[in-house]
Amino acid sequence: MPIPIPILQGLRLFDSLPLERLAELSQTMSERRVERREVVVKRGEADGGLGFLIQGRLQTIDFTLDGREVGLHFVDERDFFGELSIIDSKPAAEYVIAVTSSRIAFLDREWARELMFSTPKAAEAIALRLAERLRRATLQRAVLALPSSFQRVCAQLGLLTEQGPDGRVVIQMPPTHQEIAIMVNTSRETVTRTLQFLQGIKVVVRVGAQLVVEQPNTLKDAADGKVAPNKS
Amino acid sequence: MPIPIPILQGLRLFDSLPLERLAELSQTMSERRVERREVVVKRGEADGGLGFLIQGRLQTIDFTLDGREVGLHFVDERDFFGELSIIDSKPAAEYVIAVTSSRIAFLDREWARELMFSTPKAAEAIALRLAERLRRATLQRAVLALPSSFQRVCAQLGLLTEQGPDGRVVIQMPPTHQEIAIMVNTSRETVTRTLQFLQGIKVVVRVGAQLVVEQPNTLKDAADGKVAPNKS
DNA sequence: TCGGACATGTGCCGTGCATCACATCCACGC
DNA sequence: GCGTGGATGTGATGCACGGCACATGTCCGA
Repeated sequence: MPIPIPILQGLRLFDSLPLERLAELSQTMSERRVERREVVVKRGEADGGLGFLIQGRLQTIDFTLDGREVGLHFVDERDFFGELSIIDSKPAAEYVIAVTSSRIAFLDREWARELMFSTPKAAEAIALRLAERLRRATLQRAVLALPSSFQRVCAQLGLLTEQGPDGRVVIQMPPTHQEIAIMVNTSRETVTRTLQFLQGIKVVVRVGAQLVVEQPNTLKDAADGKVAPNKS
Repeated sequence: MPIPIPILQGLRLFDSLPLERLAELSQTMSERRVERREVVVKRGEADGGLGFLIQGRLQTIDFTLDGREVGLHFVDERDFFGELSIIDSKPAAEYVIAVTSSRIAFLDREWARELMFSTPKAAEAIALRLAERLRRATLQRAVLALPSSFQRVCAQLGLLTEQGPDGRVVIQMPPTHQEIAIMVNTSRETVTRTLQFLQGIKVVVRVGAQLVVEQPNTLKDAADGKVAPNKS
């Protein structure tokens, strides 16, 4: 069954498309519901088509060479995912799983190609998306290049922060220590100890489900190696 | 002075453009010659425009958070560079320097935007380029996530290999040990020792300026941790 | 041909941190 | 309530590897 046009209009990539195009596309797509933890895209899968998240929340998961998984980033509502395979026709590089039960839709790869490249506006949106991912990847690499585990954890915490509306710097949904450990290539215990230290000097504070960074500058200094735990 | 049209036609991004467009563009560009080691694009520089390498060889250099430099990749003849800033209007993320003295040209950012997005073909080429860079970055991240220095060096060597025409797997212009060390976040000495070990079991062999990988599979195994130096 | 700069090889020492082991602590379902 | 599984905290231990010091090797320009 086709997807209602109003829903399509809400999706980021479609918002400036003429109605008749939308009607056309609408016919080729159908909604799918996935449960929490369900796999949406398998790594290595080809011909997946372009995915759209109508409602819910997804997460992309990557794997290291030796099989441990790394949470990459989230797909937000109304956004799209799976562009890479569409563009270069290679198999998906990562898993996509549902964090909460979600409603998604797929657009056939041929249609998607046309959609992405036939209008300058769409092409630009796609390029922008890729550029952002690339910049983020570069940042992540810079973090991994830091010499000590302690610094890497601090730097990663810096990357995870968001500016709250009230000017506070917070980490909304803190990953588990284990997850942080994998991101920065260290052990879970080291992450625990680092956080312990940071909380000890009140650089970060736990407030319910979120982590508040009280002293962003000190955190930066720690990432630079200017602040380090003293073995006292 | 404008750039001769035949030269423009040789550049990857222009090869399927109608003559009159080329003539137009030709007027807005001019050639610049740079010496070996000269800086072509500074990091943090905005409004750089889109660069084209007419002849020679360039290299992009990135910096870690603590200021050490990492060689990223090379720009080959007739290729373009500096797309990222054009797309997202943010300052350049990396330095570009000349490996050998080279002839380059810049296209104004407004013209470049139009060139990149007005035709589907160009847009696709750009997207493809970004996709490739992204996939490479992901691979690099996977390498950095490996637990032991030894494994990371082996994995990086794997990434650097190319298939020679005669079926041999080689590394054309091997980076210095120091450079490899920075790429995989370890010390120069460890790289030396690892290579020493690999040469000892004839997995890799130095032949003049290039490094031949005699046993690619063993190299993979070493990256996976299945083969490790014995303290004998 | 020589010399200086830079790349490579190798021993040793100290330590950061991975690893193991175990003790909480917390959020669940029932 | 109580049990269970996962996330956290913390000590003890061993070893990989970063860092230093110094010996060679190699390339290039004067």
